[in-house]
Formats: sequence, C-alpha cells, structure tokens
Amino acid sequence: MLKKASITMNKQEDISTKNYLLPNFTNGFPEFRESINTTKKKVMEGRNEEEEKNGSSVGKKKGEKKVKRPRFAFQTRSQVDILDDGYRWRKYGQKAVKNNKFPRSYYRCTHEGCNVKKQVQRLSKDEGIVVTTYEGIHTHPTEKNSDNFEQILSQMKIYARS
DNA sequence: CGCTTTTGACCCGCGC
DNA sequence: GCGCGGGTCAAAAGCG
Repeated sequence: MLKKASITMNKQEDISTKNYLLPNFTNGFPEFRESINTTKKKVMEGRNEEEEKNGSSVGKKKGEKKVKRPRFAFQTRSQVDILDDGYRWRKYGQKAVKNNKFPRSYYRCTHEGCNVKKQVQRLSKDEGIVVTTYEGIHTHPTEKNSDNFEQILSQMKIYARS
C-alpha cells in the first residue's frame, strides 16, 4: 500500500540510506566486512545451497541440482522497508521471527528464470534499522535507473560473485 | 483484467 | 516421534 509511493515521497530518506551505505562499502566497516566474509565463506563452504525450483508442481523439493546461491545481507537506516533497486519484486510470504516482534517479509524477483530472492526484516530494537538480505544474482538488466542503487547492487554482485 | 499482496496452511530440518 | 522455528505455497482479496 505505502511502498513505492512512500519511497518516492521519502526520497530524502533514500539519500540518507545511500550515504549510509556507500561509505560502508568503500571505507569498510569492520563488522560489516566481517559479516560479508562470513556470509561469503558460508556460501563457499556450500553450507547453504538450494535447489532451483523450476516448472514443477509441489512435492519436489530435495535431491535436485544444487545451485550456489550467494547471500548478502546488509542493514540500512531507513523508515521504509522496501528500497527501490530497480527490480520488480513479488512478495510471497511473511513470517514472524522469534526474537523480533516485527515480521520478516519474503520477496522474489518477478522474472522468468531469475531466482533471486530477498528478505526484509526490521529490528524491533531500532525501528529505523532495516535488514535486507539478497539471495542470488540477477540474470537480467535493470529496468529502471531511477536511483544510484544500481551501483550498490553492482557492489553486492561483486561481493557475491566468488 | 492482470497483476500483487495477503494470509493461513504446509513442509522441512533440527533439537529434545 | 514430536514440537518448534523458519521458509514457501497457493487461494482469495485488493488495487491500479
């Protein structure tokens, strides 16, 4: 309901988020980078690998091909959950987590063959902190170039690459 | 009208 | 084996 409209209206917030994000990437927050390495290491170890579901009905879950699906998590200071990164996301689930009173939302990229998923969670401690976790790499170009968020995505792709 | 969101049910891995 | 926590499905509602 108040998703992209809010983002558009809260453009200022997005700018703040950007300014908050980019220095983390370039200058490097120790915790941040460590988190990235941890995530990447886990992915490299193959701890978490998922099968790509593709054109089959229910019931086929295990024993399929294992696709390395790099995950990347970062947190932003924003009052809006959804950050418009130029891709189109379809929400497919929402679940409440144990330690946080705010639910976690699950999104999936609406593109044929693009199995990128994203989950957004807001911390109950700080309402202004939103944790966004990307999973997978987009295999299609960005539709919009509305924001400089594309650069951030590029950074994320670089980190998630290998 | 075609799409996304909503929301409860289902499923799965894991710990007890 | 059962319950719990977390992730996904799918049917129906909602909205441009």
